[in-house]
Amino acid sequence: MGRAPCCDKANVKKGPWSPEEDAKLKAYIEQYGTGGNWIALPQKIGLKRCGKSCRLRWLNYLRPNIKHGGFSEEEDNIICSLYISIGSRWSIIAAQLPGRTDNDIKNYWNTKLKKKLLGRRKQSSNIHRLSNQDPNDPHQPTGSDDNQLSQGLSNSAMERLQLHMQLQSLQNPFSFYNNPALWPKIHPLQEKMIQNMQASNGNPNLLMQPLLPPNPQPANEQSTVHQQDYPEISNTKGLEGLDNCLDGISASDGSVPFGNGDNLMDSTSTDAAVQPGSSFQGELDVFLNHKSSTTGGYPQEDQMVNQLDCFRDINGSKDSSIWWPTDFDAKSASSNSWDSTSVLQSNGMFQDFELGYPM
DNA sequence: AAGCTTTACAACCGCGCATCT
DNA sequence: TAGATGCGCGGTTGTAAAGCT
Repeated sequence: MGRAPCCDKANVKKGPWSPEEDAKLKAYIEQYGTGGNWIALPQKIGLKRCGKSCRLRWLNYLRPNIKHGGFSEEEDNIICSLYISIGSRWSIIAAQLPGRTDNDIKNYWNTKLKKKLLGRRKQSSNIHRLSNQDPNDPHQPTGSDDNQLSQGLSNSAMERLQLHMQLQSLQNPFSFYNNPALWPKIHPLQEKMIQNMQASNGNPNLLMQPLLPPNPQPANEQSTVHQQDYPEISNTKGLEGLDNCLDGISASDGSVPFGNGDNLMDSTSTDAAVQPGSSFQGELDVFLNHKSSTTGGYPQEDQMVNQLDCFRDINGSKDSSIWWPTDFDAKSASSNSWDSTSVLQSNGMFQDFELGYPM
């Protein structure tokens, strides 16, 4: 079953494009355009390529005015701030960076920026942990409830959470993470998972701990999860709420990654997406350029990385996208990658965003 | 110098959504 | 209105180059 392939796979060439193919495709599109039908395009040109492949090649490589590599510090900042705020919506991020493609940004993030921000230790510790996994080891996770809970947690959400917390905890003692009054209500499933993590880890200074608001319930009720109270959250999707939680943090903790929503809404250029001189800009600078003023580094990092490891997806579950306002037309944003008008301002995105996730 | 590992980037794949018929 | 088709997106994979031992 499944969907029919978009082209005849057997008669379609795959792999790197030759200069001749590039020339054919570029010449045709420059002369005739795409004709609004990528699937038919390769046949018209005489290319043994899938239409989708042609489209990708054109959009990511052959299209005029494309910049490759050499991301500026400002671009780094924009990418980071947008990623923290909206996650892996690469097309939207790309729309804020003229000349950049979503694929380029995605690659840049995965290979450089992420490591730059989160540190390299995470990856190595992950590899170490995986390489040491013994399926017969009873002390290692199996198919427990905790794992099932963890399965719903996205890497994207965790990265965003981690990045945001790092930024917040750096220099601002009054930031969200140090102010319980600002903490959002957390879903009991999430709380239970975090408690389990704390219990298994034995470390009260768990990364996630700041997310836990003081629980007013009697002790004997704290671990009781009433699924019916949260009908929208299934077992497998329970942790998507963390995405919402994180987005709520980004949107309304008073120290929004963009400085504040108004800055963005009022911005008329991509430069305004990250206000130079803003506190967030400064925080980003610290991370991007290692300008740590007093600590000379990030002593929390190793601990945070270790703590995060127990969150890592076991089954490669995908990031949820439920946080995004459903009426936001992401496609219309992404399809205009070359429009310098900020998609964020034109769609009132952050207004919707804030309205959708009150605290 | 050889072999191995890591990095960077291009390309592919599957799926959701919008549009068309 | 339902099915078919195409587009666009995000995740993942493949591979050449660079770096390391």
